[in-house]
Amino acid sequence: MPFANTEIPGKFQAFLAQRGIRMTEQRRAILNVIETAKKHLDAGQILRRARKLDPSIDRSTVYRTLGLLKRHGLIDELDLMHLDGEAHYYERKLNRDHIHLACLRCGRITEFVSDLFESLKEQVEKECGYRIAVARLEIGGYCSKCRT
Amino acid sequence: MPFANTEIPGKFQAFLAQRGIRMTEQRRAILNVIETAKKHLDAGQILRRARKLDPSIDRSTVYRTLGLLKRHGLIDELDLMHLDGEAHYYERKLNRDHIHLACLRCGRITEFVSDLFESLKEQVEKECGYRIAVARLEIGGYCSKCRT
DNA sequence: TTAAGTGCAAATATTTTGCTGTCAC
DNA sequence: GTGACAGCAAAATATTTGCACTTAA
Repeated sequence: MPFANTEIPGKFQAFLAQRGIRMTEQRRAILNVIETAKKHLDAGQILRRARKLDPSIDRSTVYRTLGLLKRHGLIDELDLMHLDGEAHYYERKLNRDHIHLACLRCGRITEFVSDLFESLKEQVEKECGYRIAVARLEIGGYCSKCRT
Repeated sequence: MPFANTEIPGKFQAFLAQRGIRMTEQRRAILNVIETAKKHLDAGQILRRARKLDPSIDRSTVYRTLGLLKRHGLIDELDLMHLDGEAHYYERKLNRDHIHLACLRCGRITEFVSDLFESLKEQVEKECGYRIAVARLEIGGYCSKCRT
């Protein structure tokens, strides 16, 4: 079940308001797009969808808003093994980190949650003396339907 | 000990020759740069270093060669959390996958090998039915010197 | 009111491609 | 000799920035 939504819609707005960050028509549209997305979107796709809500939105506003959300840890940035160009993909940061699996043949993206991943992060924090802010595990391979 | 070199220099050449891929002056220079690199290099840095060995080398030759090496699984492509621009970084693929830790404050890159990472990959292969070709775990955080 | 945010246009950065000539095998 | 590869220039793609105008708080 990818993108299992266990969060309250509008959470971003509340979070940003709390930090005294201004809410604009444009940001509302962009947040809406990201919060309701059923798949990973790149900046161009976010722009196109946000424009359906507010046609005046500019590309640079999308990038500036993505930067804002990234800085506040509300979204994660993914590459998805660059299956399709060099763009980045964005998703709401959920409570639990998950692994992204990209099938190199069919392009399907699968998400996977694992306790082992959590243990690995703990090990890194302990043994490397790191405080982890963001952990991104992306795997390229062949899914059960595509592997030979 | 990052980049512990357990491989024979010139391995790339042998590997490519075996597959009937032509060896040119330019490729030799690029391979040399990558094989002897002590840190992660992006395409521009590889170009600059390769030009010291063969000044005529073009940027596109570097990209085409990187593509070739990637397709043959000789190098890995990294983002290193995009600490510095959007370029990709390259490194020789070693026998053992390792995790890349990027300090968000000082920019230092640390490498870490973990059995837990290997177990996690096995779990993914088993439970997701994937055959993994490449696994990239990149962590952004604060190293022991930088964390508050 | 006013600092933060926006659109617009132009710049930057990175990577890819078409074409023609060259070279490894 | 010939097909793979190279350089060159131009395009494509992705993202950032300067600036003047607008707007949320």
